Amino acid sequence: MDKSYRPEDIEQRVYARWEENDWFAPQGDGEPYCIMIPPPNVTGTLHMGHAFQDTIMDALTRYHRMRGHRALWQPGMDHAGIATQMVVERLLNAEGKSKHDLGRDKFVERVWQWKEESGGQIARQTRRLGASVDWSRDRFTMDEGCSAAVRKVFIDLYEEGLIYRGQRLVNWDPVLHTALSDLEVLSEDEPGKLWHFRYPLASGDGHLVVATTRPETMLGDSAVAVHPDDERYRQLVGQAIVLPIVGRSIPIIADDYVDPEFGTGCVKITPAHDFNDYDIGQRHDLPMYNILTDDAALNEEVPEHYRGLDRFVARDQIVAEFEELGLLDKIEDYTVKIPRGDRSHAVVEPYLTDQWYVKIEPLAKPAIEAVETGRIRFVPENWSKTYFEWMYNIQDWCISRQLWWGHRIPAWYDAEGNVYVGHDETAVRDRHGIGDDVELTQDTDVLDTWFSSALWPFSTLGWPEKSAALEEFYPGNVLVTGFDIIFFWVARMIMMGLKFMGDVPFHEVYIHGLIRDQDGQKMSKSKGNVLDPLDLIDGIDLEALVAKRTAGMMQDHLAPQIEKATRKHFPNGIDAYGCDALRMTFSSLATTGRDIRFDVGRIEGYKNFCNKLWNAARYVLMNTESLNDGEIELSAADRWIRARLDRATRDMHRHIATYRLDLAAQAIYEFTWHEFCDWYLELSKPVLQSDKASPEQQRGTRRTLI
RNA sequence: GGGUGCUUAGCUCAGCUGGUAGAGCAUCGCCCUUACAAGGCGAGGGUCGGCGGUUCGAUCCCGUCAGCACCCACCA
Repeated sequence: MDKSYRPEDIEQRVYARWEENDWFAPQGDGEPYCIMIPPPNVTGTLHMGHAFQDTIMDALTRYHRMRGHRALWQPGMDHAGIATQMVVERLLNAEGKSKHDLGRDKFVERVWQWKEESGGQIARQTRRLGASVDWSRDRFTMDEGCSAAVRKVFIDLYEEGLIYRGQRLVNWDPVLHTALSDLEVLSEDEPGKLWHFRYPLASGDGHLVVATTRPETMLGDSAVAVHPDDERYRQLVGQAIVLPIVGRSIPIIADDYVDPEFGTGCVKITPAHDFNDYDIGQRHDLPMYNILTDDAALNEEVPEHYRGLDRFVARDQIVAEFEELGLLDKIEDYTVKIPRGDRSHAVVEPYLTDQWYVKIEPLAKPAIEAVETGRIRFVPENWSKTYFEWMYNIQDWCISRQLWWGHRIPAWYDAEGNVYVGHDETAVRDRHGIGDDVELTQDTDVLDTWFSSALWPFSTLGWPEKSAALEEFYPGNVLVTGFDIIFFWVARMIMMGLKFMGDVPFHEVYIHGLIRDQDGQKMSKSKGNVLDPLDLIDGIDLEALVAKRTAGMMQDHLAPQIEKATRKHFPNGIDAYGCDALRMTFSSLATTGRDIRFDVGRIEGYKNFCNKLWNAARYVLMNTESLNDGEIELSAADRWIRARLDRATRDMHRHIATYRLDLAAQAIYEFTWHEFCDWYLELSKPVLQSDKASPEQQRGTRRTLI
């Protein structure tokens, strides 16, 4: 045996043996134990967060497997609709093509091709991380079984009236050309302006001043609102305004949505392009003027000289025109919340379109109860507050996306626009008695990627077919995930599980922190601070690391900074620490905190720990190989270490039960190094002869202390 | 505007529902000692964010202030 631990000689060989022997499949006849992997997106490769999460799940699974449970760690991947489509589109763009050059079918084919590459890479990484998932049950959210589950759920909810199609304002991403759910829109403060416009009264008797952060929307105004109790304007309610530029006459209405304290107390109302204004429009039965195209350029609805202009170009021109007209009252600097798509980062527009929705309240109620009554427990417990906060105020879920990659919505239309929902066209025709003479066309939209993830705890086990796996492994024991997807995923799994399985999908939700870089920054490609877990396992030299971090940048100008920072942080690249050192590090980082700073310095210590274990094993083997099996009388040291082992074992059980992997790791470290190695193994050594070592040499050594 | 979390040694973090603080890394000594120098022995280092309160006693409970981070929300 080598004198020092060389993980590269061991890890892959051992993993292959585990896998060949099918040791990751549920074994024996013990109690079932099940964890569903949060399926990674097939958008590329696994990052540190995945590796961290996999470490936790692997530790739990192996722990239960060792205790004799029929442990299943269900693997799989997510098609990740928008995200994956964007990756492939970007690849096409690099070839000078667009998805429209290929057409839908060819494009989807191309995404499948990408899915194979990315999925293969992820599977390799997962193996390299030592994850003991049952590969024989590997699933994909768009495989045949998951797709059948998606259709079944869609149809059932539709027939129950819990899925409906309607024209409403949605968050529209004008770059991706799709609707987004509320969760996919992130609003951030950005410096902006508040433009104050004078709107002349139709009576010719003066004007009202309205303020707006989006001047171009005035082209779609259909009213000006004031507060009903506002003395300044009370007598004007019912009168009209002549909308500048457009020339339309619009009413002055009273609505208590208006805050009389803000600005002038007059609000322009654009029902087709603002969520509040939409509600006001509904209340007052105002006309809706949709003034935008899918690209967020101005459409035919506006005066000719604005048609076709991009919204931001139009904005400047509107302001300029108001100024020319002498109707620009003032411009103030103002901080605005700008809503952006979480994937494209494009400014999202409220936009009037037909979309599919899930009526969520009936599903949310039992899901709230499940957590209130403790059938599902969050760990740490306070995350349930976050869950409740969202669930109590939940809004209908927009599930349709105008994308090509995803589950196509199982709805067909005839020439009159009647909707038929069913598994496929034949089923629809049979069900509704529609002959071949009537042409049916399928809805072109796909479903929000989270629709299929919501079914993950049972679609992976064979639902809607009956299966032994379903019997045995639903509900799962624990869901291990990050707090960032409590709404996206956890809540929706709970709702769908209760609805379709009649039971919660898991009993515990262990929420871990998010891995950040050494400065607490989120790891991201554009920040250039990402670490590939495999580079920590196998090592990487500086030049390769720099190349990796600066390759394929969306914003090339960031490359020099990234290179500089990388050279500073990793002057010698990254050493090969091996998988177990990495996993031990992750375990020790699994505290209750929400941000986890990954400092490479930390892994060094755990690599040493692995080496310590290795050498302790060597020492034990060297000294016990010649021993026979005769009766052994336990020495005081033997009895002592056994007592310590018992205690360490008890601590382990406790820490695993409470999901404190950090404490568990510490207990193992402490016992192994400072009790077993430092004392027990040292006690087993013969005392040094005093004539062999000088007093100086002896001082400070363990042997002479004994 | 609501809500959550954090503030403990130079750094990263523990501290088990209260008894004057721990680990790893880093620093400093001394040791090439046949399991391990990826090691051993030892040392230094903290008024536990500030101020009040409860208590015989508070890092741990309560209040308050300050700073940091995050989540949700329709103020034009």
